[in-house]
Amino acid sequence: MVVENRYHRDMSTWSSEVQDRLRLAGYRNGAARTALVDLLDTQSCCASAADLHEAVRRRGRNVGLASVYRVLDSLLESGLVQRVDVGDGVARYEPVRTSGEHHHHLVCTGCGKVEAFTDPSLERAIHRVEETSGYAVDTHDVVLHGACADCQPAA
Amino acid sequence: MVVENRYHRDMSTWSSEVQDRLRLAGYRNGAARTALVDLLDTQSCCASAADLHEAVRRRGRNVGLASVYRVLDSLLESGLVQRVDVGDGVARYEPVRTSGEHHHHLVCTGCGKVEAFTDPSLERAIHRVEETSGYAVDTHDVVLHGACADCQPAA
DNA sequence: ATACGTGCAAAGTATTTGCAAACGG
DNA sequence: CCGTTTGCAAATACTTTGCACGTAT
Repeated sequence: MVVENRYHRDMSTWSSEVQDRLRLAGYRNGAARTALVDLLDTQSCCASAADLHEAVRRRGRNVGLASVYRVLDSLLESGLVQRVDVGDGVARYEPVRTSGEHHHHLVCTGCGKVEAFTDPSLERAIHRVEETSGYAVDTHDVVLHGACADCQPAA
Repeated sequence: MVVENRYHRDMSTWSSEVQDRLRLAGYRNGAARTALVDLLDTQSCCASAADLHEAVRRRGRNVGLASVYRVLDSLLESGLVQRVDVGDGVARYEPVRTSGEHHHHLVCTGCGKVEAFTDPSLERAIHRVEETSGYAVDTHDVVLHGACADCQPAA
């Protein structure tokens, strides 16, 4: 029942990989970061710092908003999370999973909803650009803006 | 020599199209907007509100920063400019040209430089996604993050 | 003439930083 | 133990809004 209190670490999860990599990089695993990384691992799509702060506190951890930003910063620098900007002036963040799902974003210009989509052929096209860009590209993001089905004027 | 003082309006430019469309939409063409739209038309890639403000003042127009934001807002709502977020918390804007060049962005994680690139095959892949998305997509943006040639560790 | 557009200054939000206390290794 | 991490509060940075005045139509 007390699912949230499990402390055993499953080595196959993103969160455990993150903690290990940061420890090796000389960081210490404090409470705020542990709580936040665990939370991020359950997050399917991008979330703002405020969202994450609220969610982690709802789980009973007394984490400051500043720590959320600081932890996200470290993760960002180590390439473990990715920042996603959908155009509303609020930064969102999501885990970068080396193996596993990789998606992009559709943003509704009407209601502001953010949805994920995947497309292998788009991914291949981006990969080709990355190869010829002269940059050592480590992340990319595609954002499509438009009216979702509910927000489109009835045809 | 005094290239910047030309006032004649070339009907084929983006700036004249914008002024016309906004006038038809019931807006008045005030000084700030005229100055800003003229400036934007010379801009090859995205620029922040502060950049645009500084540039327009350098051209001798006494435009307030608030007006820059207000004008950009109207243009955004009419789909005449596009907002580009490269991940540094500063919103950038660039003209949307119905016919003509359409590009995407490479951002250097080292020096922060923003470069444009174009790729027809990427564009086609995005277009296919747009068709099947269920959204009425009106803009899209691709941002690649990585180290530029100068910022890569020497091989 | 009259409502819309504009500049300036003040306010609002998201994010960052300073600091003393808590804590990991 | 000692230096990193943390929570809180204060500071900053970007963007928005209120208001009086100018100006396009």
